[in-house]
Amino acid sequence: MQRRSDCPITCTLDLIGDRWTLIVLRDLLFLNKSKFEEFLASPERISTSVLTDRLHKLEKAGLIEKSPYSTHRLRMTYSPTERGRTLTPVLHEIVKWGRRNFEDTVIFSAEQHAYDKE
Amino acid sequence: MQRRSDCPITCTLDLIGDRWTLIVLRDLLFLNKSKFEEFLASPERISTSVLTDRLHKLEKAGLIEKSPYSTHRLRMTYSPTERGRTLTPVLHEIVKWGRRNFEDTVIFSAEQHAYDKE
DNA sequence: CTGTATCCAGCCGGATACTG
DNA sequence: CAGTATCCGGCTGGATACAG
Repeated sequence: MQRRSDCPITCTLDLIGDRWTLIVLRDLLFLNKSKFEEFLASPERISTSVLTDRLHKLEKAGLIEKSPYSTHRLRMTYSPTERGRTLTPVLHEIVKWGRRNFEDTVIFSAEQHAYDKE
Repeated sequence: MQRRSDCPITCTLDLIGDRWTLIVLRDLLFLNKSKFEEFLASPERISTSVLTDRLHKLEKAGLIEKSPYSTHRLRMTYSPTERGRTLTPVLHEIVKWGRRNFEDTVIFSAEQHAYDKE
């Protein structure tokens, strides 16, 4: 897709401004997930086709990279690149905002998330 | 739309995670725009129907409010609410990230933007 | 398990006409 | 000018089947 303008916000949104991409990045950066099945298991229930698509786009954008973790099977682990990790502050601000604005109804799971560490 | 999960990131994305909402908020928070025509004039060329829709959604979410600025005509000015202003840090992180990652191709206009101040 | 491919309904959004 | 309404093509994304 060609860029809509030269604004840094717009360019960023063209890359990660949809309903699923940042959720995958959350799983990678905060929940330390790395396998296809782990992303599928998140409560948002991303579909396999959307997950495949987003992993490809993120890899193409240089935000994640994949590497095989099994020698005799085609199994990949996905991990954020250095560049991908620089999105952490963005995600962190979103977490902070979300907690403030949805605190009345949000119930967090008991497990400790990486984004709890401040 | 019902919420996909109780994650603060997901809830926030359900509210502002699309290709247009944050651009409208950028215009409101950083470029001090307030009138329908001013939003339309942004380089991304948002369509009138999408703009109408996003203004409604933002108002319904309590992030902006509108007030008439002409007595004998139906003309509204839109301004961020206190709650809407709390999205500034999120937007600011996105600006910072976008500048770092698109610096090679991005050309900024000569005018001074509010998000330049840091 | 780790994905890919296909099908298809529904929504998004662009264009445009229209109202006050 | 300040929006709203309508039309409609195309993309998103869910379900499912399939492949290695």
